[in-house]
Amino acid sequence: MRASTRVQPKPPSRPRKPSSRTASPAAAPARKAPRQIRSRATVDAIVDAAARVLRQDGYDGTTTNRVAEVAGVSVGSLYQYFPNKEALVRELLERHDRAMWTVFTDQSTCAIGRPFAEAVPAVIDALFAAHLVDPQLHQVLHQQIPRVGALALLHATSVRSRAVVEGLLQARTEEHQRGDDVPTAALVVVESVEALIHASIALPPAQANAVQRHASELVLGYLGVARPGT
Amino acid sequence: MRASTRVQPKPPSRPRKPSSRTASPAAAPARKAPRQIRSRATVDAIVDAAARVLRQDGYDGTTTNRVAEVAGVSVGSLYQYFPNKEALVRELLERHDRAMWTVFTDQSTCAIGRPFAEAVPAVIDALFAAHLVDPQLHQVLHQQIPRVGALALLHATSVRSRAVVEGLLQARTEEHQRGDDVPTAALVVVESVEALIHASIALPPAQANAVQRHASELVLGYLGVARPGT
Amino acid sequence: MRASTRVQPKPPSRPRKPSSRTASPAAAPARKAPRQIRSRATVDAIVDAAARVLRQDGYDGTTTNRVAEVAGVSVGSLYQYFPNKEALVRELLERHDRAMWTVFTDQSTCAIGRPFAEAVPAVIDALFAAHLVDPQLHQVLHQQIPRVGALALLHATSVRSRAVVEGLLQARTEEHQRGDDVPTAALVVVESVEALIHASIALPPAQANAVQRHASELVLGYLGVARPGT
Amino acid sequence: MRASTRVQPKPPSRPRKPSSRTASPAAAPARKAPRQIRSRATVDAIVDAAARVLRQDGYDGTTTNRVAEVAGVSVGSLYQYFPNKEALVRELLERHDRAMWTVFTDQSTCAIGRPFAEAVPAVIDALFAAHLVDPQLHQVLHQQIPRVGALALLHATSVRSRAVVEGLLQARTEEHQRGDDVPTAALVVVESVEALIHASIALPPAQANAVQRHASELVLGYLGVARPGT
DNA sequence: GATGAATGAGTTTTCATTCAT
DNA sequence: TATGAATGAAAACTCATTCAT
Repeated sequence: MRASTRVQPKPPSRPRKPSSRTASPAAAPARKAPRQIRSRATVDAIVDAAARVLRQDGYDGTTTNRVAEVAGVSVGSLYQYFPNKEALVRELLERHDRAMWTVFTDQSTCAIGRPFAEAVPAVIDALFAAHLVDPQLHQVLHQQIPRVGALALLHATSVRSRAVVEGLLQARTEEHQRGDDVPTAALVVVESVEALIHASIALPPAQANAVQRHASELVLGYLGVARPGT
Repeated sequence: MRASTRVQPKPPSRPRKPSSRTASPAAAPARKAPRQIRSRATVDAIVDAAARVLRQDGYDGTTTNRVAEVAGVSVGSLYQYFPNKEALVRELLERHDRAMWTVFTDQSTCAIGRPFAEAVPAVIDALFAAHLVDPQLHQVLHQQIPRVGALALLHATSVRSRAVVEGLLQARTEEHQRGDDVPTAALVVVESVEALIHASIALPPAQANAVQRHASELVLGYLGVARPGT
Repeated sequence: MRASTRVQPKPPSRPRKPSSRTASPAAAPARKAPRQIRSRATVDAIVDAAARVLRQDGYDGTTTNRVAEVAGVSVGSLYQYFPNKEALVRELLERHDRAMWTVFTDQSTCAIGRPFAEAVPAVIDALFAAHLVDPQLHQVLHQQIPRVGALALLHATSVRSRAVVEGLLQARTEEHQRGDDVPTAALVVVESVEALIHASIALPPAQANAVQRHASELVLGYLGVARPGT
Repeated sequence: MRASTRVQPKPPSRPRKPSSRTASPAAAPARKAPRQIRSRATVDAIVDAAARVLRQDGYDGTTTNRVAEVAGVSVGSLYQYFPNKEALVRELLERHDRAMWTVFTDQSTCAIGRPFAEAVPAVIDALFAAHLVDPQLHQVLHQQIPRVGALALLHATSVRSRAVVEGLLQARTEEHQRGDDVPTAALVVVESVEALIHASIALPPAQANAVQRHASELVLGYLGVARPGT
């Protein structure tokens, strides 16, 4: 006779404030892919502005309104392309990591075939070089971004460069002395080198260079590889 | 080589109300030196509560009201002893560093007289031990606290342990091979060891132990010291 | 060796925007119970202001900021006592229903013992009277408040008066002719009477009175009860 | 007796941008009378989409952008044909009412010549039938749409069916006992029946049918007409 | 001294509406 | 005419800090 229909619109009907984290902000819908040329430019302007603001004001000083302002667009436009602040930062992070990764692979791949005592420093230098893509931004991204929360970030470059080092060590076990525990060795190498890189960012150029040289020696000594010149 | 960039954002990072009194919150006068017993007890309660809240809820989840509540006092009391949130965190940080320093010196001083190949691992182990004082809190303090803002923190333990290492290396140049650049060597040693410590905090116990052992070997190799058992 | 501690502060660390509905807004913590006299006054001011704004501007026109302004307090104070807008409205609703229920029971209980043909009109009149507590507010509360969402309201008075009617019909089945389906009869009675009440709110007094008289006759006819004067 | 209060809030309830053209959005000129076939098709698509979205997401979940998307057109096109959101909803409302009215008249006109005791139930059943045109949409339209604002809706079917009932009662005063106040009687009849219809929408079919039967008896009893079977 | 109620600027996010293409 | 990118006022809610009691 009558439809037992019940209007049951999605309970909250519309999460006014997705709480910037209502459900799983990480899974927030990628909102919209810019199709026209104009919108692509807008997206770039926004991401660039985000980088600028992040560099200058740090993570806490970065507000979506400020980013939009610096980008020369309205907040509305920002939210047209990024469902929330986190998604914006994630996009920036991904771009940054992509750039770093490009530099790293460009410089390291050619070195892998060379003798171990040369390959290792080459890889380490490549890692140093990758961090020079945008050291200021890198610092903010890696030191200030909430390690907690939905984006307990990917640090793609770290992870992937560890994989590269692990592969290298695994493939040539007879050329070094850490074959008994390669995963730990890779961790030790990458973590210490990264620490030295981050430390050197804040150093005057001269000492930064010294640190970079020492980084190679640190690793070679650890791996039990005779240094080239010795 | 590298940019000597430093993130230097809007000073107080969050001066909601321009604090009619504290122009530079970092230099804010410790509102009051608690002399009476009750005051001292109150201050302790507040700092302890801050530690608890920080550990549990992370930096963002830590509000002055919550800290006061957990401490069992009113916000007003909190502000009686700390001119602002930052000062409270700084106090906590200092206490934490003092505790770590105590552990470190307790364990390392006795080792200094011993042969180099024993002294170095002892110092490193002392550093590891020091980080076990309160790893959870340590992590929050070092990863989540805005490195920017008036308190671009002191990391006293890092700084002082570097001095200790530097002193050690300087005093016994003939027992190792880094005498040509002791300051850099100290930096390299302390930075990489700390990185390994921080990494090991998130590791399962077994691998954490492996990492600790490797840390000593890393450093001994770098310093060109024959390992004890060899 | 090392604590496998992991700083895992509640994922979202702090639902910045409980989304006004993040989890179950209905279950939102009742924030704080006012202890001092001052705060009780504040709460009353807020609820009163909410009633005023609701009456004047309707549900959509009611913003928390406006309510606070009208109450002569800051938004912060409002949120000190009510976790979100919904909770405020719910409180108002409860107060309103309590007031209506008081009027209804005051007027209806004494009538229950009387002969059916008198008791029924008395109950109906009591229902009319209850709606006069604050007709304007009642209208907003019952017509404009989202029937969907966490608060698909309680309409306590409706529900409870239906129970009263059902009890009355059940207790005296031989005095009317709807004993075969008392629940439906109660529903029919209460729903139609309420509809007439709501309609009469918008009517000029004269016709409103006529409607009220007819309401009793409607119900008596339906129940098959001879009217008093006949 | 009762306050002739009427909620009369800030007119357009949400005039985001003071719409440089539409002073009174209610009176906004139907931006364009679609004469061409394509236009008509577009308008239909938009209105149909509005109905779908309204049914699914409720009033709050309905945004003009979403409607356009579902309709497969751009927002721009939507605003080509409707000066604002309200106009769109009004159009939908009118269509819905027209459909209901068609059903109502189809079913009720043939019954008007029959004896009173049959005509009345026929009219009531026609009213029930009319509400089955789109109960979900009907519910949203009548419960969620801001009753305030420029469109404090027309409820055309209600109004017109009251006229029909009033005409019926007026024309055959000697067949019932409410001849002394026909307008009130018509109001009473239509308001209570509509209330029962709305209540029955949310009921399980079995009880909904019971309510429908009782509706006729309620009205017949009120009008003092002997029921057919009696 | 202690208390805790009050403050309000600032943050994220939404969505009706416009207008350049 | 259609498109869809852009706009920006406004809403809900937070939290460091103050100050009357």
